[in-house]
Amino acid sequence: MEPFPWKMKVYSDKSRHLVAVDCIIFGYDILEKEIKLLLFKRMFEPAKGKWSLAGGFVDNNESLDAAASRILRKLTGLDPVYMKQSFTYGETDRDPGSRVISVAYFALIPITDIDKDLAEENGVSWCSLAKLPDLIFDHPLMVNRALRDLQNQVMFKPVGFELLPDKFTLVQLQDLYEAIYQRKVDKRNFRKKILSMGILEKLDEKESETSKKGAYYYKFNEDTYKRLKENGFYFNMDVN
Amino acid sequence: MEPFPWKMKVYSDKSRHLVAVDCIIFGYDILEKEIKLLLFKRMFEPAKGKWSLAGGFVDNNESLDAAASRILRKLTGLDPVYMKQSFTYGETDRDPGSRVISVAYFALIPITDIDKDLAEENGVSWCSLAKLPDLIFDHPLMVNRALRDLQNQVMFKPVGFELLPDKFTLVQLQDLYEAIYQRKVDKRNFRKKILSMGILEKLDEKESETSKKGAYYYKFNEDTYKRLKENGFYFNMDVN
DNA sequence: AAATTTAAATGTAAAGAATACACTTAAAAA
DNA sequence: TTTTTAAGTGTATTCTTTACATTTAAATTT
Repeated sequence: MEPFPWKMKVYSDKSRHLVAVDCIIFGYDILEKEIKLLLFKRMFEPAKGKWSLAGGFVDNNESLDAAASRILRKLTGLDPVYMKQSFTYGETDRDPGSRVISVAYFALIPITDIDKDLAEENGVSWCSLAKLPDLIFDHPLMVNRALRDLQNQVMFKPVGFELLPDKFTLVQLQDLYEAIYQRKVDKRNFRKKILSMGILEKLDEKESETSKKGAYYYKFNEDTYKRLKENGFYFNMDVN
Repeated sequence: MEPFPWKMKVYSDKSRHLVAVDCIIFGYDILEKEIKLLLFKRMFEPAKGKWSLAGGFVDNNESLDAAASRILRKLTGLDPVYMKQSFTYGETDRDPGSRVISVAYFALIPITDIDKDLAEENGVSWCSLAKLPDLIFDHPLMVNRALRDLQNQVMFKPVGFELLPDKFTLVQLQDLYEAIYQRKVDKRNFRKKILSMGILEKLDEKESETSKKGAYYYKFNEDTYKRLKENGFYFNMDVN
């Protein structure tokens, strides 16, 4: 027997909607010191051939988070990345093809991580935030809000590390923050602040590509961070 | 001729979903000094007769914001209130009746504003946050997140005033903050901080119900706030 | 092998913000 | 007139943020 006798009946007169997930995928180009966005060329109408965010429709037996992961995986080959819901866009005319409600997610991945073959096959490419092409629909809105989300996130949570390789120099970390905040920060104050938290581990190894002296590599110590957090510590990189 | 020939066809194989809006409606009880939530008894299956948030389905030609406004209006008789999208809940099994994706909104209204007849007719009542009844589905999750949203909002935006009458005393304002933050704050530091912003206007009138001496009424000066904001001022009530 | 070049690394003083804290005042009621 | 009650007020201390310039390490050049 059907466990919910009213099932299918009770909601039957209500409108049903196409629900999409669009992913604002941020990457950090460590050489060009720029935040980039993973965009791709739409391969179907409407707006076929135009640049858009990575998106797709939510299936019947799939949560929103699962749909976002699936879409990201399909386009980048990546699985467990940093991903958070951003905002849901529901204007009736936002997609000229049909009424589509879209849940935006923002994701952080190191640029090096992306599968090049998959990227090519999907018409995917990294575009620097500074000079984005025209995006379809309300995708520019989505990008703006997600960038704000990102700025808030890196200020109060240690998620910037998701955009860097496992080991990184303090210079690289600062460059990342400057790219996200879109302003310069003071070197000594930045270092004082991040190091005083005690969540970075200095390695016995130097990065020697970009300077003669070489800069020490550090890595983020997640365990230490978790322990501190349990004791009431709050991450804060609101630095000048 | 149909302006979009691919319309209706291109997305035709995609799942369609019921999309709901649930409203976490906060009110402030100035006498009991408590944040309250507007709840109501479901009048249909599933979970008929159980307590739930104010909710409803999104219609075909209606944006999410419009749906949220409509639902609020229907249940409270109120029109232009402070209302913001909170989060979208999309677990496949979150509503046992059917797969429903729900966009949560949180709203702030002064308790006095609500239309009593409408409230009665809809089975609506204010419940203190401290002792909420069991709520259906994932509504407890929604409340938790919305409360966090509210705490963040009042800290960095002058929205607490939405929960108070036009004129209020500093004691009342502080009580409100304490109710939202769920902790005591220092009286002198609180006053110093809020008054130093210069966005409150002292009236020549006292509230004389609650004390012999009487406390001066103030009102929030929105114009001044807007002017200050344009000049780079940031509201901040992160007080001890 | 000495001098030069380049970017990494480092500390301190001053200003501003957050905190802790207790008595006085106004007005009604006794 | 005294008592009661809640409103209103200021300062010193600590902590945080900011501003700012020189030294150091290592490779490259002379």
